[in-house]
Amino acid sequence: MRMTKARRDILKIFNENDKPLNAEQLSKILEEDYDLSTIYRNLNFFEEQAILRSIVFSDKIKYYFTSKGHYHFVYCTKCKKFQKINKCFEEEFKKHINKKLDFEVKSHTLYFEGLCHDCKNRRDYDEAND
Amino acid sequence: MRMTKARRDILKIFNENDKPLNAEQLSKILEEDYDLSTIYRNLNFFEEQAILRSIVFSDKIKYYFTSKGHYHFVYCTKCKKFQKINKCFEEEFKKHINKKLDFEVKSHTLYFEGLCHDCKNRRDYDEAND
DNA sequence: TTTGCTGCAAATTATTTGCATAGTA
DNA sequence: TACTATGCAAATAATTTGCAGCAAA
Repeated sequence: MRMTKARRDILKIFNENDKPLNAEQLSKILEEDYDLSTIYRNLNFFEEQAILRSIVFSDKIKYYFTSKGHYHFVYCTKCKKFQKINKCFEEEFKKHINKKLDFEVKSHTLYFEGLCHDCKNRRDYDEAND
Repeated sequence: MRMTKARRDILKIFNENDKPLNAEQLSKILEEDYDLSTIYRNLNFFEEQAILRSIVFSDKIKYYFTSKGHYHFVYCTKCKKFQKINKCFEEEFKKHINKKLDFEVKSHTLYFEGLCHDCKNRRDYDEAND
């Protein structure tokens, strides 16, 4: 891993920011100092290195955030802003969100990504052939 | 709402299938009887009518499923298949997933979509101007 | 010096849209 | 018949990629 100015600048922003950001937003914060392709490449790189994590909401844009801590958010479909949640169970969540954040929940989704039974067992074979 | 052959065929598939499907998959199941734009238009239509719900995973493709029941899934990032989950709390979920489904969880995400405090209070204004 | 990173331009791909025609009520 | 849905082709937009030059180690 080569620590370039672009990478330093990008990491700095994520460390100062606890809300998910997409490539476009990052580019603006960086005052367009870097080409978008550079930003995309670095975001991918950081995700591979598990330094950043990403999430895709219904707008189909990839948002990145640091891998430390929780991956639970409320996302406003109108202004596209996030708020972090620190509580951990669904029912509590809902109360917390409705009352403490004054956020009107329209829908919620929980998903787990990983490898299913079949892919898990075929892993070595697949990785050698991907 | 005009009940066309395309709409009937699409709904039939979703009613027989409890796993999320994307436009491409649907098109194949329908043996390419309909143009993709027709399928996309109808999926949007059904979602507006709250007959279908959708979810976007890390592959950025929109998957649709019937609005009845739970919106909790495990999603295999390799084969892109889903399995439904019926349990309702996170910790229980994890055990359930790991043991009962033999699914190796790599990451999980929970999110609530809706309107934040600001947008909620500005709702009338915004809706009139969108 | 060497290899990996960046900028630029072009490609990719899921989805959307305009328009003329066909189909439903 | 009146209006909506469909097919086709072209447009859109986030992201990726090839390539040549530049910058970390």
